[in-house]
Amino acid sequence: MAQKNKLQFIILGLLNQQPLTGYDLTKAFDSEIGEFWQAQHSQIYPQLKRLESQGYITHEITISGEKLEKKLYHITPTGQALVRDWITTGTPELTASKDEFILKLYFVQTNQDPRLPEMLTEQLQLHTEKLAHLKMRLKTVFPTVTAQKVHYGHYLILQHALGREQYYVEWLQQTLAALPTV
Amino acid sequence: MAQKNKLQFIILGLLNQQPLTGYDLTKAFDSEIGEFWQAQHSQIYPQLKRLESQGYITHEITISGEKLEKKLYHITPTGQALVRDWITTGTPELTASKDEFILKLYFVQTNQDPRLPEMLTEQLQLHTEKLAHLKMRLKTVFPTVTAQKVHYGHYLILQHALGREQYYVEWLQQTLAALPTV
DNA sequence: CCATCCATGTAAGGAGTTACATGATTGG
DNA sequence: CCAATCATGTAACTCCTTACATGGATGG
Repeated sequence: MAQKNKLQFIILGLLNQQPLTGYDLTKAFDSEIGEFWQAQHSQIYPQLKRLESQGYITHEITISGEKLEKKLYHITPTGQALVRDWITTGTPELTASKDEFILKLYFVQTNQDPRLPEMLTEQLQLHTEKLAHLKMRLKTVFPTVTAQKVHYGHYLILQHALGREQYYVEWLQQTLAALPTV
Repeated sequence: MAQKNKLQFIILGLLNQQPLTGYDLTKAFDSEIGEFWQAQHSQIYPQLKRLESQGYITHEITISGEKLEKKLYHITPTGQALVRDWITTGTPELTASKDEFILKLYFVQTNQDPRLPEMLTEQLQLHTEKLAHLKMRLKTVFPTVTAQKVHYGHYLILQHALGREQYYVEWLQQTLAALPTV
């Protein structure tokens, strides 16, 4: 029941690129991957155990410094097959998204509402900042066309996130501009 | 714990426009509102009870036909105050979104991958259909500029959803076009 | 008459968040 | 030395989905 466990595939996908620790995975979910999927470490560690018990991954213990143990997870051939299947299988359900702010706008009944300018301006600032941030990241991570080809998938999603944000900013600007002048 | 109950505000927002039954609310979540928030009836009915016990809404029983009882929910002044607060309070947390398909692309390591064309084409079709659907709805629901002003919030979100979809379609097209020719 | 929709609920379970808990390492 | 980060886990709780369950109304 409930929705299908997609987190497992994403973890496997990440481990398919290189061995990682739970901590590394957690970081991935709030940097690269974070634009399109989120997960906390409290969700990741148990999932790793489950994947290991199912034979999709194994771990190797490495020592950092004097005695800090790290579990470096590796994907197994079975795990690799699972990732391939997941990617190859179609994705017919357009993942539904939520946006609290847009809904608030929905409940504003008229374009005369005095709260609109500040509401839109706040979001414009937030999204403009995020856009700037994404632009910078794209520039630093993929300075050359060659780099884009080497980490193709990473380039694609960063660039998609940027375009999405760009749209949001432009929409906010247009909506603000279209408000009746007081 | 876990995230703040936003569903309650959305329900109150809807009831603030007009009295509705649980069934009506459920429908709203898979039509108008559905682009930006989703909820099933199994989540809505219990929430209505909670809101009523807290004094934010009341219900009135109406009879359809011979004996079918409907509960028509009305918002109370306290409920209205709560909606106002929710809307007026800033929305600094950009609701994180998920997109399974984009993640699959992330795991495709190179733009030479033979699976890419079909993957992108499938999504292009899905999103093109959705875009067409949204365009039609915008045209039928808001044929005139006057209609846009009367249901301003509704117009805003429909038009935002459309633009968002437009971007997605264009991005897919560009990404497809940029693939190396075989 | 019968399929589709209207209408309302509950149960079970997985997904996801926040908080609790602990300890080592590194760099300034 | 001390703050920030690395590193791993569990507990509690809410959110959300799927399934179970029931019955009336409507239109062709």
